[in-house]
Amino acid sequence: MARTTGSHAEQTGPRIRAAALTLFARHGFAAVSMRQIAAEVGVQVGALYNYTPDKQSLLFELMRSHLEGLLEACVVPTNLAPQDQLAWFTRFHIRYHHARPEEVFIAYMELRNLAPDNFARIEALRGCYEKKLEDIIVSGCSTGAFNTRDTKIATLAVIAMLTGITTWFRPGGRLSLEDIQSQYVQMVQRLFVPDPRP
Amino acid sequence: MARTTGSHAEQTGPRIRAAALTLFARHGFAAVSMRQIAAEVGVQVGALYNYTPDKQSLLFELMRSHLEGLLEACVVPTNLAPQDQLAWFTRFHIRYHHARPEEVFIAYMELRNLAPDNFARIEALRGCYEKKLEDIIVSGCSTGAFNTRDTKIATLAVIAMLTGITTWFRPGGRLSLEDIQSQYVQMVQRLFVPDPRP
DNA sequence: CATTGTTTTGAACGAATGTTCAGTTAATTA
DNA sequence: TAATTAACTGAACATTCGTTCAAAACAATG
Repeated sequence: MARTTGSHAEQTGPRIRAAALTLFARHGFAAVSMRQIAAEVGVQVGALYNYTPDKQSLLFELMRSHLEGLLEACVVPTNLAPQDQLAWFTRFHIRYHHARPEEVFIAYMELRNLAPDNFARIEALRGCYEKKLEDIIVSGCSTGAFNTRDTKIATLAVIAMLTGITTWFRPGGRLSLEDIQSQYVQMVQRLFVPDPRP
Repeated sequence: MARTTGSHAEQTGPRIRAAALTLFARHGFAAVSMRQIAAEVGVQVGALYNYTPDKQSLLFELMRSHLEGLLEACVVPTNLAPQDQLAWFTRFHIRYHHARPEEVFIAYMELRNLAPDNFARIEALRGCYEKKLEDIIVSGCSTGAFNTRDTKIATLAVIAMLTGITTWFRPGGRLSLEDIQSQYVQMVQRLFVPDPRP
Protein backbone atom coordinates (compact mmCIF):
# COMPACT_ATOMS: atom_id res chain seq x y z
CA MET A 1 0.00 0.00 0.00
CA ALA A 2 1.01 3.57 -0.46
CA ARG A 3 -0.99 6.71 -1.08
CA THR A 4 -4.33 6.40 0.74
CA THR A 5 -7.75 7.58 -0.33
CA GLY A 6 -8.46 11.25 0.12
CA SER A 7 -4.90 12.36 0.76
CA HIS A 8 -4.30 16.02 0.14
CA ALA A 9 -1.36 18.21 0.91
CA GLU A 10 -3.59 21.08 1.92
CA GLN A 11 -5.03 18.96 4.67
CA THR A 12 -1.96 17.04 5.80
CA GLY A 13 0.26 20.05 6.31
CA PRO A 14 -1.97 21.81 8.85
CA ARG A 15 -2.80 18.53 10.54
CA ILE A 16 0.88 17.82 11.07
CA ARG A 17 1.38 21.22 12.64
CA ALA A 18 -1.69 20.75 14.81
CA ALA A 19 -0.50 17.36 16.02
CA ALA A 20 2.98 18.68 16.71
CA LEU A 21 1.50 21.60 18.60
CA THR A 22 -0.54 19.40 20.90
CA LEU A 23 2.17 16.84 21.48
CA PHE A 24 4.97 19.36 22.01
CA ALA A 25 2.81 21.23 24.49
CA ARG A 26 1.88 18.10 26.38
CA HIS A 27 5.18 16.24 26.51
CA GLY A 28 7.84 18.68 25.41
CA PHE A 29 9.73 18.92 22.14
CA ALA A 30 12.53 16.54 23.02
CA ALA A 31 10.17 13.93 24.41
CA VAL A 32 8.04 13.72 21.28
CA SER A 33 9.17 11.59 18.35
CA MET A 34 8.40 12.12 14.71
CA ARG A 35 6.65 8.75 14.77
CA GLN A 36 4.27 9.94 17.46
CA ILE A 37 3.37 12.97 15.38
CA ALA A 38 2.85 10.80 12.33
CA ALA A 39 0.64 8.41 14.29
CA GLU A 40 -1.48 11.30 15.54
CA VAL A 41 -2.01 12.43 11.95
CA GLY A 42 -2.61 8.86 10.80
CA VAL A 43 0.31 8.70 8.46
CA GLN A 44 3.73 7.09 8.24
CA VAL A 45 6.87 8.88 9.42
CA GLY A 46 8.31 9.50 6.01
CA ALA A 47 5.31 11.53 4.93
CA LEU A 48 6.15 14.23 7.47
CA TYR A 49 9.24 15.15 5.50
CA ASN A 50 7.13 16.39 2.62
CA TYR A 51 6.03 19.19 4.90
CA THR A 52 9.01 20.01 7.04
CA PRO A 53 12.73 19.69 6.36
CA ASP A 54 13.29 18.43 9.90
CA LYS A 55 11.91 18.30 13.42
CA GLN A 56 13.61 21.50 14.47
CA SER A 57 11.90 23.51 11.72
CA LEU A 58 8.55 22.18 12.85
CA LEU A 59 9.13 23.65 16.30
CA PHE A 60 10.45 26.93 14.95
CA GLU A 61 7.51 27.33 12.61
CA LEU A 62 5.03 26.86 15.45
CA MET A 63 6.74 29.51 17.53
CA ARG A 64 7.18 31.94 14.68
CA SER A 65 3.60 31.80 13.50
CA HIS A 66 2.33 32.21 17.05
CA LEU A 67 4.42 35.27 17.73
CA GLU A 68 3.71 36.86 14.37
CA GLY A 69 -0.01 36.32 14.93
CA LEU A 70 0.35 37.91 18.35
CA LEU A 71 2.14 40.94 16.94
CA GLU A 72 -0.37 41.35 14.16
CA ALA A 73 -3.31 41.22 16.56
CA CYS A 74 -1.77 43.58 19.09
CA VAL A 75 -2.55 47.02 17.70
CA VAL A 76 -2.63 49.38 20.64
CA PRO A 77 -5.27 52.12 20.27
CA THR A 78 -3.05 55.15 20.50
CA ASN A 79 -5.96 57.54 20.86
CA LEU A 80 -6.56 56.36 24.42
CA ALA A 81 -5.00 57.77 27.56
CA PRO A 82 -2.04 55.75 28.91
CA GLN A 83 -4.15 54.24 31.72
CA ASP A 84 -6.66 53.00 29.19
CA GLN A 85 -3.99 51.75 26.82
CA LEU A 86 -2.57 49.76 29.72
CA ALA A 87 -5.99 48.33 30.49
CA TRP A 88 -6.47 47.49 26.83
CA PHE A 89 -3.13 45.72 26.65
CA THR A 90 -3.86 43.74 29.79
CA ARG A 91 -7.20 42.54 28.50
CA PHE A 92 -5.78 41.82 25.08
CA HIS A 93 -2.93 39.76 26.46
CA ILE A 94 -5.14 37.68 28.71
CA ARG A 95 -7.73 37.01 26.02
CA TYR A 96 -5.28 36.26 23.24
CA HIS A 97 -3.15 33.93 25.32
CA HIS A 98 -6.09 32.22 26.91
CA ALA A 99 -7.40 31.26 23.49
CA ARG A 100 -4.09 29.59 22.56
CA PRO A 101 -2.76 27.73 25.58
CA GLU A 102 -0.66 25.28 23.58
CA GLU A 103 1.08 27.88 21.45
CA VAL A 104 1.82 29.95 24.53
CA PHE A 105 3.21 27.02 26.44
CA ILE A 106 5.54 26.05 23.62
CA ALA A 107 6.68 29.58 22.95
CA TYR A 108 7.76 29.99 26.56
CA MET A 109 9.07 26.52 27.31
CA GLU A 110 10.89 25.30 24.25
CA LEU A 111 13.27 28.17 23.64
CA ARG A 112 16.12 25.93 24.74
CA ASN A 113 15.46 23.54 21.91
CA LEU A 114 15.85 26.12 19.19
CA ALA A 115 18.99 26.25 17.11
CA PRO A 116 20.89 29.51 17.71
CA ASP A 117 19.67 31.24 14.53
CA ASN A 118 16.07 30.32 15.20
CA PHE A 119 16.40 31.35 18.81
CA ALA A 120 17.58 34.80 17.83
CA ARG A 121 14.64 35.30 15.47
CA ILE A 122 12.11 34.23 18.10
CA GLU A 123 13.69 36.45 20.72
CA ALA A 124 13.49 39.37 18.34
CA LEU A 125 9.77 38.81 17.85
CA ARG A 126 9.21 38.57 21.57
CA GLY A 127 11.15 41.77 22.02
CA CYS A 128 8.78 43.53 19.62
CA TYR A 129 5.82 42.50 21.72
CA GLU A 130 7.43 43.66 24.95
CA LYS A 131 8.26 46.94 23.28
CA LYS A 132 4.59 47.63 22.67
CA LEU A 133 3.94 47.42 26.39
CA GLU A 134 7.02 49.40 27.26
CA ASP A 135 5.96 52.19 24.91
CA ILE A 136 2.69 52.48 26.81
CA ILE A 137 4.51 52.63 30.12
CA VAL A 138 7.03 55.17 28.87
CA SER A 139 4.33 57.42 27.50
CA GLY A 140 2.40 57.20 30.76
CA CYS A 141 5.51 58.18 32.69
CA SER A 142 6.21 61.12 30.39
CA THR A 143 2.72 62.57 30.92
CA GLY A 144 2.99 62.03 34.66
CA ALA A 145 0.10 59.58 34.71
CA PHE A 146 2.43 56.76 35.65
CA ASN A 147 5.22 56.47 38.14
CA THR A 148 7.81 53.73 38.10
CA ARG A 149 11.49 53.49 38.85
CA ASP A 150 12.51 51.56 35.76
CA THR A 151 10.29 51.10 32.74
CA LYS A 152 12.19 48.07 31.48
CA ILE A 153 11.75 46.14 34.72
CA ALA A 154 8.15 47.22 35.05
CA THR A 155 7.52 45.91 31.54
CA LEU A 156 9.00 42.54 32.33
CA ALA A 157 7.14 42.37 35.62
CA VAL A 158 3.81 42.98 33.92
CA ILE A 159 4.49 40.46 31.17
CA ALA A 160 5.52 37.82 33.71
CA MET A 161 2.47 38.50 35.82
CA LEU A 162 0.12 38.19 32.86
CA THR A 163 1.78 35.22 31.28
CA GLY A 164 1.70 33.37 34.59
CA ILE A 165 -2.06 33.13 34.23
CA THR A 166 -1.76 30.41 31.63
CA THR A 167 -0.05 28.13 34.13
CA TRP A 168 -3.05 27.90 36.39
CA PHE A 169 -6.20 29.15 34.65
CA ARG A 170 -8.61 26.43 33.58
CA PRO A 171 -12.00 27.11 32.03
CA GLY A 172 -14.95 26.30 34.25
CA GLY A 173 -13.00 27.23 37.34
CA ARG A 174 -13.99 29.50 40.17
CA LEU A 175 -13.59 32.67 38.12
CA SER A 176 -14.66 33.65 34.64
CA LEU A 177 -12.26 35.06 32.12
CA GLU A 178 -13.94 38.44 32.56
CA ASP A 179 -13.36 38.31 36.33
CA ILE A 180 -9.72 37.62 35.74
CA GLN A 181 -9.32 40.34 33.16
CA SER A 182 -10.81 43.00 35.39
CA GLN A 183 -8.80 41.97 38.43
CA TYR A 184 -5.58 42.01 36.46
CA VAL A 185 -6.43 45.39 34.98
CA GLN A 186 -6.75 46.70 38.51
CA MET A 187 -3.48 45.12 39.64
CA VAL A 188 -1.51 46.27 36.60
CA GLN A 189 -2.81 49.83 36.90
CA ARG A 190 -1.95 49.93 40.58
CA LEU A 191 1.65 49.10 39.72
CA PHE A 192 2.04 52.57 38.24
CA VAL A 193 0.15 54.68 40.72
CA PRO A 194 2.53 57.02 42.55
CA ASP A 195 2.90 56.31 46.27
CA PRO A 196 0.85 58.68 48.47
CA ARG A 197 2.89 61.48 50.01
CA PRO A 198 1.86 61.84 53.65
CA MET B 1 40.04 -1.26 34.57
CA ALA B 2 37.41 -0.79 37.23
CA ARG B 3 37.41 1.19 40.42
CA THR B 4 39.58 4.24 39.95
CA THR B 5 41.93 5.92 42.38
CA GLY B 6 40.27 8.18 44.90
CA SER B 7 36.75 7.00 44.18
CA HIS B 8 34.35 7.58 47.02
CA ALA B 9 30.60 7.35 47.19
CA GLU B 10 30.40 10.48 49.29
CA GLN B 11 31.93 12.44 46.46
CA THR B 12 30.40 10.75 43.45
CA GLY B 13 26.79 11.03 44.62
CA PRO B 14 26.78 14.82 44.93
CA ARG B 15 28.81 15.21 41.77
CA ILE B 16 26.23 13.23 39.83
CA ARG B 17 23.45 15.42 41.14
CA ALA B 18 25.43 18.54 40.36
CA ALA B 19 26.10 17.41 36.80
CA ALA B 20 22.48 16.44 36.28
CA LEU B 21 21.40 19.82 37.64
CA THR B 22 23.56 21.76 35.23
CA LEU B 23 22.76 19.63 32.21
CA PHE B 24 19.02 19.43 32.85
CA ALA B 25 18.88 23.19 33.30
CA ARG B 26 20.84 23.84 30.14
CA HIS B 27 19.31 21.34 27.72
CA GLY B 28 16.20 20.00 29.40
CA PHE B 29 15.57 16.67 31.06
CA ALA B 30 14.51 14.77 27.96
CA ALA B 31 17.40 16.06 25.90
CA VAL B 32 20.09 14.93 28.35
CA SER B 33 21.30 11.34 28.30
CA MET B 34 22.64 9.34 31.19
CA ARG B 35 25.88 9.05 29.25
CA GLN B 36 26.25 12.83 29.14
CA ILE B 37 25.81 13.01 32.87
CA ALA B 38 28.35 10.25 33.39
CA ALA B 39 30.83 11.96 31.11
CA GLU B 40 30.44 15.22 33.02
CA VAL B 41 31.26 13.38 36.24
CA GLY B 42 34.10 11.50 34.60
CA VAL B 43 32.64 8.06 35.08
CA GLN B 44 30.96 5.32 33.05
CA VAL B 45 27.19 5.12 32.67
CA GLY B 46 26.72 2.06 34.82
CA ALA B 47 28.19 3.80 37.84
CA LEU B 48 25.28 6.24 37.96
CA TYR B 49 22.96 3.41 38.93
CA ASN B 50 24.75 2.99 42.24
CA TYR B 51 23.31 6.37 43.16
CA THR B 52 19.91 6.56 41.52
CA PRO B 53 17.42 3.85 40.60
CA ASP B 54 16.70 5.59 37.31
CA LYS B 55 16.80 8.87 35.41
CA GLN B 56 13.36 9.94 36.59
CA SER B 57 14.34 9.69 40.25
CA LEU B 58 17.33 11.88 39.55
CA LEU B 59 15.03 14.63 38.30
CA PHE B 60 12.56 14.20 41.12
CA GLU B 61 15.27 14.35 43.74
CA LEU B 62 16.61 17.61 42.35
CA MET B 63 13.18 19.20 42.48
CA ARG B 64 12.30 17.83 45.87
CA SER B 65 15.48 18.97 47.56
CA HIS B 66 15.18 22.40 46.00
CA LEU B 67 11.62 22.93 47.17
CA GLU B 68 12.26 21.53 50.63
CA GLY B 69 15.25 23.82 50.99
CA LEU B 70 13.09 26.71 49.89
CA LEU B 71 10.40 25.88 52.43
CA GLU B 72 12.92 25.44 55.21
CA ALA B 73 14.54 28.78 54.48
CA CYS B 74 11.30 30.70 54.13
CA VAL B 75 10.35 31.49 57.71
CA VAL B 76 8.21 34.60 57.62
CA PRO B 77 8.83 36.92 60.61
CA THR B 78 5.31 37.01 62.03
CA ASN B 79 6.11 39.85 64.38
CA LEU B 80 6.20 42.31 61.49
CA ALA B 81 3.27 44.24 60.07
CA PRO B 82 1.74 42.77 56.88
CA GLN B 83 3.40 45.39 54.66
CA ASP B 84 6.77 44.47 56.10
CA GLN B 85 6.10 40.76 55.88
CA LEU B 86 5.29 41.28 52.22
CA ALA B 87 8.50 43.20 51.70
CA TRP B 88 10.43 40.50 53.53
CA PHE B 89 8.91 37.78 51.37
CA THR B 90 9.67 39.69 48.19
CA ARG B 91 13.30 40.17 49.12
CA PHE B 92 13.62 36.60 50.32
CA HIS B 93 12.18 35.17 47.11
CA ILE B 94 14.40 37.24 44.86
CA ARG B 95 17.55 36.50 46.81
CA TYR B 96 16.92 32.78 47.30
CA HIS B 97 15.99 32.17 43.68
CA HIS B 98 18.76 34.31 42.31
CA ALA B 99 21.31 32.19 44.16
CA ARG B 100 19.99 28.99 42.56
CA PRO B 101 19.14 29.69 38.94
CA GLU B 102 19.51 26.10 37.80
CA GLU B 103 17.32 24.59 40.50
CA VAL B 104 14.66 27.20 39.84
CA PHE B 105 14.71 26.64 36.13
CA ILE B 106 14.30 22.91 36.50
CA ALA B 107 11.60 23.17 39.14
CA TYR B 108 9.49 25.33 36.84
CA MET B 109 10.23 23.76 33.48
CA GLU B 110 10.42 20.04 34.00
CA LEU B 111 7.13 19.37 35.74
CA ARG B 112 5.89 17.66 32.60
CA ASN B 113 8.58 15.06 32.82
CA LEU B 114 7.63 13.89 36.30
CA ALA B 115 5.75 10.65 36.77
CA PRO B 116 2.25 11.30 38.20
CA ASP B 117 3.16 10.37 41.78
CA ASN B 118 6.24 12.53 41.75
CA PHE B 119 4.34 15.38 40.13
CA ALA B 120 1.76 15.34 42.92
CA ARG B 121 4.45 15.50 45.59
CA ILE B 122 6.20 18.42 43.93
CA GLU B 123 2.96 20.29 43.42
CA ALA B 124 2.15 19.84 47.09
CA LEU B 125 5.47 21.37 48.07
CA ARG B 126 4.96 24.28 45.75
CA GLY B 127 1.51 24.77 47.21
CA CYS B 128 3.05 25.08 50.68
CA TYR B 129 5.28 27.87 49.48
CA GLU B 130 2.45 29.76 47.83
CA LYS B 131 0.43 29.38 51.00
CA LYS B 132 3.05 31.28 52.96
CA LEU B 133 2.57 34.25 50.69
CA GLU B 134 -1.19 33.94 50.67
CA ASP B 135 -1.24 33.93 54.46
CA ILE B 136 0.56 37.27 54.45
CA ILE B 137 -1.91 38.70 51.96
CA VAL B 138 -4.92 37.37 53.85
CA SER B 139 -3.70 38.79 57.12
CA GLY B 140 -3.06 42.15 55.50
CA CYS B 141 -6.57 42.17 54.08
CA SER B 142 -8.09 41.28 57.44
CA THR B 143 -6.37 44.22 59.17
CA GLY B 144 -7.38 46.56 56.38
CA ALA B 145 -3.79 47.27 55.43
CA PHE B 146 -4.25 45.51 52.10
CA ASN B 147 -6.98 45.61 49.54
CA THR B 148 -7.41 43.05 46.81
CA ARG B 149 -10.32 41.42 45.05
CA ASP B 150 -9.13 37.84 45.30
CA THR B 151 -6.28 36.74 47.52
CA LYS B 152 -5.65 33.55 45.55
CA ILE B 153 -5.18 35.37 42.27
CA ALA B 154 -3.11 38.07 43.90
CA THR B 155 -0.85 35.36 45.32
CA LEU B 156 -0.30 33.76 41.95
CA ALA B 157 0.25 37.13 40.33
CA VAL B 158 2.97 38.03 42.81
CA ILE B 159 4.68 34.66 42.50
CA ALA B 160 4.63 34.86 38.70
CA MET B 161 5.98 38.39 38.77
CA LEU B 162 8.83 37.47 41.10
CA THR B 163 9.70 34.20 39.44
CA GLY B 164 9.83 35.90 36.07
CA ILE B 165 12.96 37.68 37.22
CA THR B 166 15.05 34.55 36.78
CA THR B 167 14.28 34.49 33.08
CA TRP B 168 16.07 37.73 32.37
CA PHE B 169 18.30 38.75 35.29
CA ARG B 170 22.00 38.27 34.68
CA PRO B 171 24.69 39.33 37.15
CA GLY B 172 26.77 42.24 36.02
CA GLY B 173 23.86 43.79 34.20
CA ARG B 174 22.51 47.28 34.36
CA LEU B 175 20.98 46.84 37.81
CA SER B 176 22.27 45.32 41.01
CA LEU B 177 20.38 42.68 42.91
CA GLU B 178 19.62 45.28 45.57
CA ASP B 179 18.14 47.63 42.98
CA ILE B 180 15.89 44.88 41.75
CA GLN B 181 14.81 43.87 45.23
CA SER B 182 13.80 47.37 46.20
CA GLN B 183 11.94 48.04 42.96
CA TYR B 184 10.01 44.80 43.27
CA VAL B 185 9.20 45.54 46.89
CA GLN B 186 7.66 48.79 45.73
CA MET B 187 5.70 47.15 42.94
CA VAL B 188 4.44 44.29 45.09
CA GLN B 189 3.33 46.64 47.83
CA ARG B 190 1.53 48.85 45.36
CA LEU B 191 -0.52 45.87 44.25
CA PHE B 192 -2.34 45.95 47.58
CA VAL B 193 -2.80 49.66 48.11
CA PRO B 194 -6.49 50.56 47.95
CA ASP B 195 -7.48 52.76 45.02
CA PRO B 196 -7.83 56.45 45.95
CA ARG B 197 -11.43 57.52 46.50
CA PRO B 198 -11.96 60.87 44.78
C1' DC C 1 -8.38 5.09 -20.97
C1' DA C 2 -3.50 6.30 -20.76
C1' DT C 3 -0.25 9.44 -18.92
C1' DT C 4 1.66 12.51 -15.78
C1' DG C 5 2.57 14.30 -11.36
C1' DT C 6 1.74 14.23 -6.41
C1' DT C 7 1.45 11.97 -2.07
C1' DT C 8 2.29 8.22 0.86
C1' DT C 9 4.21 3.79 2.16
C1' DG C 10 7.42 0.56 4.06
C1' DA C 11 11.70 -0.60 4.87
C1' DA C 12 16.09 0.55 5.95
C1' DC C 13 20.22 3.44 7.87
C1' DG C 14 23.49 4.28 11.64
C1' DA C 15 23.45 6.29 15.90
C1' DA C 16 21.75 6.90 20.43
C1' DT C 17 18.61 5.67 24.26
C1' DG C 18 17.93 3.74 29.50
C1' DT C 19 19.19 -0.04 31.99
C1' DT C 20 21.57 -4.41 33.57
C1' DC C 21 25.41 -7.12 35.20
C1' DA C 22 29.49 -10.13 35.46
C1' DG C 23 33.99 -9.02 36.18
C1' DT C 24 37.86 -6.05 37.85
C1' DT C 25 40.13 -2.98 40.86
C1' DA C 26 40.83 0.11 44.93
C1' DA C 27 40.07 0.77 49.72
C1' DT C 28 39.12 -1.24 54.18
C1' DT C 29 39.32 -4.57 57.70
C1' DA C 30 41.31 -8.43 60.22
C1' DT D 1 49.69 -9.65 54.46
C1' DA D 2 45.25 -11.81 53.30
C1' DA D 3 40.37 -11.52 52.95
C1' DT D 4 36.48 -8.75 52.35
C1' DT D 5 33.77 -5.05 50.82
C1' DA D 6 32.63 -1.10 48.07
C1' DA D 7 33.08 1.35 43.61
C1' DC D 8 33.46 1.26 39.03
C1' DT D 9 34.23 -0.60 34.22
C1' DG D 10 33.06 -2.30 29.79
C1' DA D 11 30.20 -4.61 27.14
C1' DA D 12 25.88 -5.92 26.01
C1' DC D 13 20.59 -5.74 25.89
C1' DA D 14 16.44 -4.56 23.27
C1' DT D 15 14.35 -0.13 21.80
C1' DT D 16 13.95 3.95 19.83
C1' DC D 17 15.58 7.98 17.47
C1' DG D 18 15.65 11.34 13.06
C1' DT D 19 16.12 10.91 8.45
C1' DT D 20 16.31 8.98 3.61
C1' DC D 21 14.44 6.91 -0.52
C1' DA D 22 12.82 3.64 -4.08
C1' DA D 23 8.59 1.85 -5.04
C1' DA D 24 3.61 1.99 -4.90
C1' DA D 25 -0.91 4.07 -5.06
C1' DC D 26 -3.77 7.67 -5.87
C1' DA D 27 -5.65 12.12 -8.26
C1' DA D 28 -5.73 15.01 -12.15
C1' DT D 29 -5.14 15.85 -16.97
C1' DG D 30 -5.56 15.08 -21.83
